[in-house]
Formats: sequence, structure tokens, C-alpha cells
Amino acid sequence: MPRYDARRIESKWQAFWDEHQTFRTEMDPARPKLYVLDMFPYPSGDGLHVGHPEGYTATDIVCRFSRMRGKNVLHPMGWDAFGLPAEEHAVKTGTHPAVTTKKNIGRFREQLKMLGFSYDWSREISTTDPEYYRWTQWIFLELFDTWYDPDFTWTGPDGKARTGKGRPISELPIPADVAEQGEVAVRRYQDRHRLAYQHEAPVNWCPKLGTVLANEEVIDGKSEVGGHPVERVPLRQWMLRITAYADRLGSELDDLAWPDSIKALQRNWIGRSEGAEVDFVVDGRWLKVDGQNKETSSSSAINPQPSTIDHSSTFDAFASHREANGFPLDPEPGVIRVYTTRPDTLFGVTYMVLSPEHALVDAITTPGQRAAVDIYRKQASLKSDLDRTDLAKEKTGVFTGGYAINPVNGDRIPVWIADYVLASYGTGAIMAVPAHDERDFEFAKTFGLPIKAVVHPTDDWLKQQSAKLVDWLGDVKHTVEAGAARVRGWIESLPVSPLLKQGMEFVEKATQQAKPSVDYLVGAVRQVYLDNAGQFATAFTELGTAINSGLYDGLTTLDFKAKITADLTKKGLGRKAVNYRLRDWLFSRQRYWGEPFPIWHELDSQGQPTGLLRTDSAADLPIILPEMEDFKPTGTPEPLLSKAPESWLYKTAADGTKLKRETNSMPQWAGSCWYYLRFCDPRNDQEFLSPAKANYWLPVDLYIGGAEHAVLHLLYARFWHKVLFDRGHVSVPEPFGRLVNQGMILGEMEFRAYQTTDESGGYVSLPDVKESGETTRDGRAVTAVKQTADQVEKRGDTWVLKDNPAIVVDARSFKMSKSRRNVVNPDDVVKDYGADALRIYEMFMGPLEASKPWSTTGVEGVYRFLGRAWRLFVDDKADDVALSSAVQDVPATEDQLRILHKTIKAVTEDIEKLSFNTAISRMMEFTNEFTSYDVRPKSALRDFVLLLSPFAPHLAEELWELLGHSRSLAYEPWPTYDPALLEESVLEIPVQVNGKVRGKIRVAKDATKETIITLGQEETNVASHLEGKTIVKTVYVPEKLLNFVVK
RNA sequence: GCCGAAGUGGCGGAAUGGCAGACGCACCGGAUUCAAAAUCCGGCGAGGUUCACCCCUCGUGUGGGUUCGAGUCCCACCUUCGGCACCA
Repeated sequence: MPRYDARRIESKWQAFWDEHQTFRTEMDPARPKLYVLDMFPYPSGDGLHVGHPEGYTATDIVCRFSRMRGKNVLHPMGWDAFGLPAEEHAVKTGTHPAVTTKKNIGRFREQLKMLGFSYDWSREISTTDPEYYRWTQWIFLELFDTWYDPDFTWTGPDGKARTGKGRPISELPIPADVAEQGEVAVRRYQDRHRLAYQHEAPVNWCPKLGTVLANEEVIDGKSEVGGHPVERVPLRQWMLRITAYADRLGSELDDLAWPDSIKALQRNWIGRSEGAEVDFVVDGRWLKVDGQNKETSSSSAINPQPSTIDHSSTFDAFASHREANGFPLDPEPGVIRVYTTRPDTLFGVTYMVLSPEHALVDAITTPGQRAAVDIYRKQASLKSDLDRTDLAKEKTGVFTGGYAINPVNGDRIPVWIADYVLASYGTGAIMAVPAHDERDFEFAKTFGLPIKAVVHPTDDWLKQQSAKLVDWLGDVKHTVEAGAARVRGWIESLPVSPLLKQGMEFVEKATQQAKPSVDYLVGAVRQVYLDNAGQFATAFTELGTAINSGLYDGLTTLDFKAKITADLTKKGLGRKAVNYRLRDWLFSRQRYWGEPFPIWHELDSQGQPTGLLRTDSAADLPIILPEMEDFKPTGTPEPLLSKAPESWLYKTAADGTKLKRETNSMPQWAGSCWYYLRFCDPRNDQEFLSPAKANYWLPVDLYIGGAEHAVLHLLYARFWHKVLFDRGHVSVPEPFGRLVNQGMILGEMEFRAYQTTDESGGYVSLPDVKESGETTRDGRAVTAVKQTADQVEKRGDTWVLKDNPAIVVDARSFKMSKSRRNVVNPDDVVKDYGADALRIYEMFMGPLEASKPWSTTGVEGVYRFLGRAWRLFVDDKADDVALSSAVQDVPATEDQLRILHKTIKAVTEDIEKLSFNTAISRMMEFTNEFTSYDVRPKSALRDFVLLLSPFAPHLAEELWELLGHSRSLAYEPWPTYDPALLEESVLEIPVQVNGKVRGKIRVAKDATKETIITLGQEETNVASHLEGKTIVKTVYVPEKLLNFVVK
């Protein structure tokens, strides 16, 4: 009984592919290449998840298809194997992370082979392999050896002209005053300019656990394990200067064949904004001595005497100095530099805010305010980023007592500190324009600061603000005849704000003169706005026309911005500036299981670091992780590697300098940033990648993976790639030409009814349950109880309990998770239905990019399809596996050829579009049709096997062998279709009357339009709809449709 | 709040502006079988009408619009999901 036996067939062909190295790939300049890549998996101890095979099957189909179309396909797989879980396992059990990792990789590899993916396994790599991380360290040295020259113009090997380039540190110009100070000063100067540099940055230190935590281990300010409080403590860190590349990372997205949504996500993350930097001199802090500016003495700063200082002369001195000397690279002491995207609102500045960490805070604070300022700064420093944003929406801040001078009009502006201004963005200081910025508006309202409108709002905005007035306009119109008194009474009856009241009074006046209209209302609201913009609920932050801005009045926002930026530049008081939301990349971790840095710290005679660095040479690489047995945290924020053996930690250089090794390790991103490069040349022990292979294989033509990597991994990899590009190691500017994000596979649909937890245990309808799902709207605790599909039914748009239709239940699919116990294990699916069924099911579920819920019965459906395909060839009632007698060497009939060629066309085009679900349904249709034939031409079935092979490769190879072939079909030419065979000799044309189908006619393919129209009119049902009407127009779409328009 | 994606039968989904619901699941009926499983054949949006075939009305989140014709294009809105969130 040779039923379709997936297990037998699949293990047979997996062994065959392994033995014959069917998918081994070599570079071949004579053939076109295709590089198809899956996102690098982390080999977790849980093994493969059903989400993995989704993207992997998609790429595998493309690869198998492309090989058959003559492409030289690179399709590799490897392991992103450094990372926390293996290390945590080591802390718990003492098992070395390398051991755990090796075991997990073994399991993953076995599972992937079980699914029949056509990887070139000879290229397998793991980031944890010293022969791999040797080159990760080498790339770090390249980053360390590079500085970014933003003004360098050049044309790359891609033929595109660029401004800005990563250049060798040896080419960094050293300013004369630095050079004068000697070699140490020069080295420190260079270190400040490298793409890899050191910086004090906060880490998540958890005193209770005695360890530093990664960001993903911190949830809501508490440790993920144990829920202990986490502190932010500053620690010396390695940073990568990704911000230098922010502009190119943004602009070079344009040419990539990536989903627009992912591009938008990256642009959003980079967050480029254009504006201006403007300098405000602090009142009383500018003294001109002998033509040179000099800060007033610190004593006068502490004891300023505003009464004796003529602040206009402060500003005059400052302004004339700037007029002569221009805008300096860094502001002078006593000058606050702000960044703004709205320089057109400079006339509306009513206060300024420094971030609590700003360097000028101390100097500017007056004695009277010092205590308050110090307390506030202390509080701000204890708050985590989270406290500063989510939890604390209320604006807080303290006045410093100091003032600065507005450069456009000489106004004296109070300077505050507040934590809504971030030290790490822009210049860490802002000019506040409460009338036209939402945050400033809230702050000003909280602290009673003036709000001065300098942009005339649009009518649309005024209308919106007066939405209630506009709504009532209709009533006003109707009541106007009744007289102003009645309007007045009506106004009095409303719960009005001062704004409304004033607006209404205006309306009332208007009604006495003419018919009221929206224009009157807008006029009223405008009047109120100009009178006091602070009365409104929100600030006007859109573009408008300048008011209260001196000579600039009447300019549009855009014109104003351009003009004032130019004017400020001329006076040396400001300049155009660009800022990014993107921050530099914190590149070090305090962990064991990561790549060691190839860096040494010089020590002085006391054994203390001098701050000077040395690197290992490329020849010293790899720097192997030290052997350690104890992976317990150090108990301090010190990295775990500081517990490494002395011999690993220390050495003495040839010149006698004592050196200590860097004890931070690299983050998991490091290895996954460049693995796609190594796959091109995985065993090269001379270079990270040979230029010939790079030129042949790069870029990756198709990259498929989950959207969770849409921002970080893809941005980091692009950044490294661009540095390697600038340094001449790769010749294409972008790593991934085409990117596709697979959607998430959710658990099976669940129905859940809510029940109260008290003894009554009554059901509660879904709308009565709070969004948290824990209590009802009136506060009773509830719990969700799973219902089976036959306990519920659909009523209208909602699902309800069959027994109690008043109770609406929750019907949805959830993300698969261990805690929810809805995880589907691919091993089980393969055991029950086979790898081919799993592959086809995952592709048949829906569009690749969409999220979709798992369905076990759906797997059974495609399994049945494979059984049908099998029985197309094999008589399952025979004793042996042999071709069915229905399969014969006869020519295919016209109908059969048409079906076959339609299928070839559809499947080919669908694979090209990555529309696998529709390709599969076309093959199902073919199978259904051919099942009904008692005689099945071998030639047609042969082509069908080839079409099926990318989707169900095991079954296809087996059938191919049954058809009498001795070689694998992996490199058989892909079937082609003959357009002439697609056409039917008789067409069926739907006939519409006024756009509604009223009948169908069958006509010969070559029938004339006239014949078709006549036949259409004669069709019985059509004729009945035409009766008594006049045809005013006849629309005929050739071979598609006929439509009569009648009256 | 901002940005992005998506709303089509009981379910997953299909449809270059041209017959809405291909294909699959579930369900129903029939054949085969001693019986069942498996398999094969057929039906399957809602309502009306009809012995039946037919035919009619409604129907792609809501409301408008463009068009001979809209799931598809335009405008406004609602809901769900994902991302960002004091970025000046």
C-alpha cells in the first residue's frame, strides 16, 4: 500500500542531497549570481520555532527556482551564537557557554536539515568561532583606525559622488596648538576623533543582583529576573560614532528595494531635523578687554549685580565682537547656544531652558536660586530615562535667576532648567516659544510664564479651535431673526470659557449688523488669540505668517526661516544646523560571552590607567576569550572579564609600558553586523573577505527576516558596511539590495469569556471588562476562561456564548509564547505531516508579509493536497511504489495543455512576486483537474513535478525519480509556457446592464464587436432588462465584458 | 500625540478599475465500505421568490465622491495591530 509516506521520502532525499553536496556553490564569473539570505538565527535552547521556517521556506523556494533558471545561487546559513542565554545558563549550572552553544547549534542544524532547505552547508559559520570573531575584531580595529571627515568630497567605486568619508586616522589633520603639546596630546586628539571611542555612559546596574544588565533585561525600570530596582550608573564604555553616518544612512535608503514602511521606520529612528543654532549671550557675562572677549570673573558670576550692569551694552559688546569674528565652532563661555527648528519664532521667545546637566548651569545660577537649582539637578540625575518621559508628564523646572539676551531684539530672557530638555540632543539648551511649541506651552502655563504669539494661525486652525462655535453657528443663524437678546440669553446658558464668551460677544455684535457666518466666528477667535494666545487649550505649532516680529512681519514661516537664518549667519549670531535623533552606538557589554576587544590600556607606575590606548595588531588576532570556570557576576559594575586570569589581563609592551587588557566585551550585534560578508568567503584565513569574491557576490539580492530587526540590526549592519566601503574593502555602498519582512505567525484563534473571580463566578460581557483584562469597569476582578469553538457563535460583528448570547467573548489570536502555551513545535508538525507539508502550509497561510494565525486543520489540508499530488502519479492500491497505469506516454490534449501552461505561467509569475500562497492554489487547481483524467500524459506531469519542486522538494525528487530520471531535478531547466496555448477558442463574455451582470454569452474567439453586441442584446435575461429602455452607451472591453448603459 | 500597516463568508485568504469570495479549512449531502478511517463526487455570503431551473435585492469597516462600472481610485471618519514618543 504505497501511500504518500513523507517520512520515508524526506529522509531519503535529505541523505541524497547531503551525500552529493547538491547545493554546494562556487564562485563562477561566467554565470549570473543570486545571493539569497535568511536573517541570522540565534540558536536558542528551545530549538526552532514555527516562525523560523516561514522566511526560510520563502528564500528556499526562490533559491531552488532560481537555480533551475540558471542562476548561480549563494544560499548560506550560520549562527549568531554569542549572547546572554548561554551565559545565564552558565551562571546557573556552571556549564561553559561554549558547550551550551555547541549543543544548541547542533540541534538547530539538525532541525533545519530536517526541513530540506537547500543551504550550502560547507559555508556554515558561527560568530563564536575564533576563526570568525578574529575578523569581527579586525573590523573593530578598522573602526578604531577611522575618523569621519564630513567635508571630504569623493567618488566611490559605485560611481556616485559623496561628501563625507571615513578616512584613516593617520590622515586626521592635527591642529598646530595640539601638535605643539607633544605626542601624548596628539594621541588623545586622535582618540577623540575615532569612529570607535570611549565615553562615560550610564549602564543598568542592579545592586541586588550584583550585575550590570542589558537593556532587554530591564523592564519598567526593574530587573527582568526578580524585579529588583535598577540604577543608572556611569561607566566607561566603548561607543561607535554611527551619528557621523546618519546623513548617508538616511539618504542612501532611497535607492533600496525595501518596503517603504521599513524605510520610514529607519528614517524615523535617524530622525533628521533641519533648523538653526542661535547664540544667546548671558546677561552680564560678556566683557570686552583689549578687543578680546573674556568671561567676567567667577566672583562676579556668583554675585551678579544686575542693577549696575547695563544689559544692552552686554549685548552690544557681544554683537559687535561676533560681527567682526563670526560664529565660533564652540560658543564662548557665558554664551548659551540653542538648537531650534523654528528660528522664525525667535521674537516669541519668553524664556530659555537648559538641561539640568548643562555645563553653564552652575555659572548662571544666582545665589538666591542656587539651593533650589541644586536640589532639582540632584533629583533629575536620579531619574531614569523612563521617569523623565512616561511617568512624569507634568512639567517640572526651576528658575536659575539668570537672564540671557535675545539676539534679534535685545529682550532679557529668564533662563530656567528643566528635565524636559535633554542634554543629549541638539545643544542641550532651548529657546522656549510657548505660543508655538506644545511642550513650552505646557511649561509656561505651569509656571505662569508669558505666552507671546508671533505666528498668525491659519483659519483652519482657528476654526478647529472654535469647533463648538462653528457647530452652533447653524443655531445662531436661525435665532438671529429672533434678535440679539435671545442670542445673548443662549450664550449665557452655555458653560463658556473666557474664550468662548469673548468670541460670543463678538458674534453677538456681528448679528446685529449682518448675517453671522463662519468668517465672523473665525474673526472673533482670531481677535481673542491675538489678545492672549495663552487662553487656548493648545499651541499653534503649524506653519503660518509672521506677526509681532518687527521687520519680518508678514513673511511665511518658510521664507522667514530662510531669511533670519541668513541674517543671523551674517551677524555671526547663528547658522543653519542639522540634528539627528540617532545617538552614538553604545558598543560594550560587561559580559563574558562576547568578542573581546583587541585593545590594551596603558598603565602608569602605580598600575592606574593613563587613558592612553594600544591595539593588538591584525596579526595577533584572534584575541581568544580566556578560559574561565566561574561566570558569577563580579558584584560590582566591573565587567566579568576583569576576573580573567592575570596572564590574559596584563602584559608588558616591548617599550616597557605596562598594559591591561580591555575587559568589556562586544555586544551581540557585532557578529551579526557582517556575517553576510563572511558567507561569500567563509574559510579565508588571510582576509575577512577577498575582493574578487566580494565583487562577485555582493550585494545580497534578497534578504528575508522578521520586522523586529527593521531598525537596529539593519542600521548597524549598514553602518559597518559603509565604513568598510569608505575604507575600500567593499565596492557596493549598501549590503542588502532587496529586503522583505515576513509576518509573524500567531497562535491558533482563541475564544475567551470573562468570569468574575468572586464566588458567584458569573460571566461578564467583553465591553464591561477593562482593557487590562483584569477587572470590570465597576471594579470586580475577572479572569479569562477559554471556550471551545462550539461553545460560541457569531452574532453580528461579535462572538457570543451559545448558551448565553448576552455575553460577548473575546476572539483573537495571540503571539505564540511559552506562558500562553500556544507554541507550535515544528518537530511535531514534521513528525505528523512531513517537512513538505509544513513548508507548503506556511507558504499557503497567506501573504508572506502578513501576520496570520496558525491552524492545525490547515496543515491537514495541504497534507491532503500532497497526497492527491502523489496519487496523480502513484497507484496507492498497488503493492509497490510504481507509476500508476493512468500515467502514459501520450500527447496531452488541448485542454490539458492549456491547464498546464496556465499553471506554469501563474506559478512562475507568482514566485517572482513572492506570492507563494497563490502559486500553491494554482498547483492545487492543476491537481484537481488532472485527478479527473483517467489518462494522464507523462509530459504534463513531468513539468508539474518541476513546478512543485521548490515548494515540496522531497516529494518532487521522489516523483521525478519515479518518472525515470536518475539525477536530482535541482538543476533541471524550469518549464516555460507557450502563450499560444493559453487561449481558449470560445470566450464567455459577461453582459452587464448599467454595470450589473445580467447574462453571459459564449462567442468564438475571433467574433467581431458587432456580433458580440448583437448576441449580448439577444441574451434572454439581458433582453428583459433592456426592454422599454433606450441604450445610451455601449461599453465593450475586448474579450472581457460588455456593458449596456440604458435610460 | 506622531509615523506605518491592515479591515472581504463561520475561519485563513483570492481578485492589471470589469462576473466579489479563486484555493484551502470547517460544515452539509452523496458514492465507496459489513462498519469506520482514508478516498472520490457535489453543495456552501445574507435575504427574497420558486416544486425546481431561473430570477431579484443587499453585500468587501463607516459616510461621501469620481466612473458606464469601485474591494480596488479620491476625501473624511471608525477600529485593530506594529513602531516612536518631551528629539526643541
